[in-house]
Amino acid sequence: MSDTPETVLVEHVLDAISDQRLRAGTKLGEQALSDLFSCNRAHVRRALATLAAYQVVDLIPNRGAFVSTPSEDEARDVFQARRAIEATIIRNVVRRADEADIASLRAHLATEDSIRSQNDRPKAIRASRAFHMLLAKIGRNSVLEHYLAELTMRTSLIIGLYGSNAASLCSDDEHARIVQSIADRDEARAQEMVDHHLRHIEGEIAFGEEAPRVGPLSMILSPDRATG
Amino acid sequence: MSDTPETVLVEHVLDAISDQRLRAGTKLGEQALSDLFSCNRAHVRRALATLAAYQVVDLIPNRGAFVSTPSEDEARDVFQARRAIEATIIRNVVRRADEADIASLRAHLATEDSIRSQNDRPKAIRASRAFHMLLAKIGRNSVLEHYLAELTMRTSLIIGLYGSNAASLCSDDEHARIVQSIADRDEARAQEMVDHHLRHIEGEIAFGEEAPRVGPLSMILSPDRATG
DNA sequence: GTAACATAAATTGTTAACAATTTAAACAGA
DNA sequence: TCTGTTTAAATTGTTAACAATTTATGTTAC
Repeated sequence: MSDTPETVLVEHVLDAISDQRLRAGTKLGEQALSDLFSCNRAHVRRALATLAAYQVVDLIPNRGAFVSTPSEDEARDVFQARRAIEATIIRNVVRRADEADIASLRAHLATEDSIRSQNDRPKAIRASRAFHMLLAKIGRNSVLEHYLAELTMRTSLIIGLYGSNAASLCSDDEHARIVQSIADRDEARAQEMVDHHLRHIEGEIAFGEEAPRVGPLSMILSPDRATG
Repeated sequence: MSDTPETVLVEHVLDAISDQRLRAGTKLGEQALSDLFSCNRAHVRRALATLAAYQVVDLIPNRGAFVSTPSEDEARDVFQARRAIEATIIRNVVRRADEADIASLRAHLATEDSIRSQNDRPKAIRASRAFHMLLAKIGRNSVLEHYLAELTMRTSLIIGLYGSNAASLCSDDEHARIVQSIADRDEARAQEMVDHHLRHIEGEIAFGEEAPRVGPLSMILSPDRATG
């Protein structure tokens, strides 16, 4: 892909959101961002417009840009949309995945397993999301893949806002069962597993809780961080 | 909603695309747009970034912005995504629609009927799209509603590119049957009707055909046009 | 000590000028 | 007439300066 300042900025912010380093409500000041990414404010403003279109940033006139804070209703809509989209994705996967795809899924399960033993929460969150995005990729529908990318980021915001500490991580167990039903080419079961998995995640969210605020932008968004 | 120059510009371009006044491949020059909407180029660039994020505009570095030209593969992905999303939407509608909602659907059918007799193709296209968006609204899931808005616009581009002249309009007949099954609270039938309807539209597309080019931007995008 | 107000700082919004690149046009040579 | 080159025009990209608004600070009155 291209490598414009806008793209770099957008990708970094999206990564930070999906890793839950950037939390809902955080202000994204223009000066701060243009300093961090050593570009001018015009670039920043364009990038923020893009992020706003992705619905992970709210643009408030004369006030600036803020990481969006999903309401409870919005959160439920996001999860229902995920179920709708991932149901079709998993159907595509069962029908289209070849042996190499299934191998990559198993490899990913192993990675998740090893990460789980490290107790590195941000890393675990990233790997969990990556599993769902890997499914989307194997499903080979670029439109659904793009929407799922957006929805998983919004899910990260939601879990960061309302999620209980213990919960809010995909259990490797459920991921493994999903992969097994793909390998078995059991479409109905795979769909049911994914649906159950998503409802499980949603069920663990405790609406009403509060979210701790977070450190300065420079700690969260340093551009020299690996893009993973 | 807010009334910034960016918003106005985005809305007008989206309307023009969904009405098929703006066709795939049309160049959206910065000067032309800033003249048309009497704003400066900074506004135009921000608006174009938003439209690019909506995936209805391609931004090519140093070349400018163009209405995006969906490939055949992309078109199939768009239709599959629509089936996935509208399946859930129609389920929501059957479960959540009250009498007023059903009345508004019947009213819309009447409007479509009267428009059909006028032989005004752009008007018919707009009304057809409005039916699907009305369903999305009644379904009361703002995330799915937003995605359907994007997908129906991309559908307009696809039909404008590949659609045969005769076809490519939702038949009122199918819309009427959908409304009837909603009124009957027949979830399975409603879902089947919507799925069939979307496959019908997709089936009438003739990939391989070419699209005629189109007149100047000023004719297509005059900002004083009603937004209705 | 608190509330309301005035002032200063910081941030966002707007505009214009200039540089770099691409596109179109003019032109010369074969 | 066609091809390739050079020149000019138009378009996009970049930057900085300034205006308007919001936020923070400090002061005064009660």
